[in-house]
Amino acid sequence: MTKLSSSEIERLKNSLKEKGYKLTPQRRAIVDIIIRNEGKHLTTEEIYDQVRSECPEIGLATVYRTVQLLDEIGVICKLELDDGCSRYEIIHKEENHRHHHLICTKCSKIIEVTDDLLEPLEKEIEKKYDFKILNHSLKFYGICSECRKSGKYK
Amino acid sequence: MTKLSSSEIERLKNSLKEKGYKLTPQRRAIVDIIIRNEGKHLTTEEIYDQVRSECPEIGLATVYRTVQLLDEIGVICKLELDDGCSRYEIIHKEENHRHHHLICTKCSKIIEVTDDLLEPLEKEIEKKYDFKILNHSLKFYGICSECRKSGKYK
DNA sequence: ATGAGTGCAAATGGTTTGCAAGGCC
DNA sequence: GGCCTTGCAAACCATTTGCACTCAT
Repeated sequence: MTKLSSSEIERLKNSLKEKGYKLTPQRRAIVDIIIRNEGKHLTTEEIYDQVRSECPEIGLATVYRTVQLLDEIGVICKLELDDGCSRYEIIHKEENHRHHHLICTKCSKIIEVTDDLLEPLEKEIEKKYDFKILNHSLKFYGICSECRKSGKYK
Repeated sequence: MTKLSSSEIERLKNSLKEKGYKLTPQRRAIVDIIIRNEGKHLTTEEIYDQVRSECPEIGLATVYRTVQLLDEIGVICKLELDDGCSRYEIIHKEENHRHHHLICTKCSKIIEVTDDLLEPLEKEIEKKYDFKILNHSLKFYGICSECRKSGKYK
């Protein structure tokens, strides 16, 4: 089980301190779990379940509050799949744009698209609509290769 | 107050009948309200409020059920702004792709982007990730021209 | 000792569901 | 008669909030 490296902890502590927040054991454990489950896009409830193994007294409300806070300060970001609950993923410091997601409507697998590809489109829209774009959310719904191979779907 | 034209009613009736559903007065009134409020992106609750003026006995549950049904058969489509409730807009029969939305984070205005612009990107992703894209959702968050002109935001 | 952070339980609010009654083929 | 549809009220469930308590600085 990989834990937070000391450089990661430093970075986290600084991000929090910048806005006047503290790095509590609970907050640390939550970030730890999110990092350890990178790519899994955990829901708040799932984070709660996992965090309890190393922080048994933690309350669900704390997880909700923390996850909101971490989103605010830009350590993690919310991913809405519109299935009734919010999911979260870490933001890597090298990332300067939100990546996109391919969502398989058959098996619910989520594939990340790291290529940006949206830059020229954004420029065009900013000009045409006189709108300053600060962020974006791009999701593609469809059928992944495994589900297509399985033969049931084309 | 524009009402549904007879050709629109025919199209709607057929879409419903195809799947074995009936065109009830409630369903008709709901579609009517959605069309009359095109561009407003009404929430279910807002649709309910408006529909009651011409259908006072209608229940909120009926609106929820209808809106779900109309989404299923492709007459309207859901727009999630992740603000805790679902909004709906009609799909025009000429549209073969979902259009995009610019969302002003200051005044919550929603601007529609009819240009597709995503076609080449989809082709590229389909090939690279071996993923059959069926639909997409693209939202840009930022600040609209009026809010920028007002001087408060840059 | 002051204010931030927490755990718990209760409240909130959008959406869904169970059910009895109504309406149409 | 059977089935779809509806209205109502209750249930659901993710998230938020109030509050008393704890804990660092």
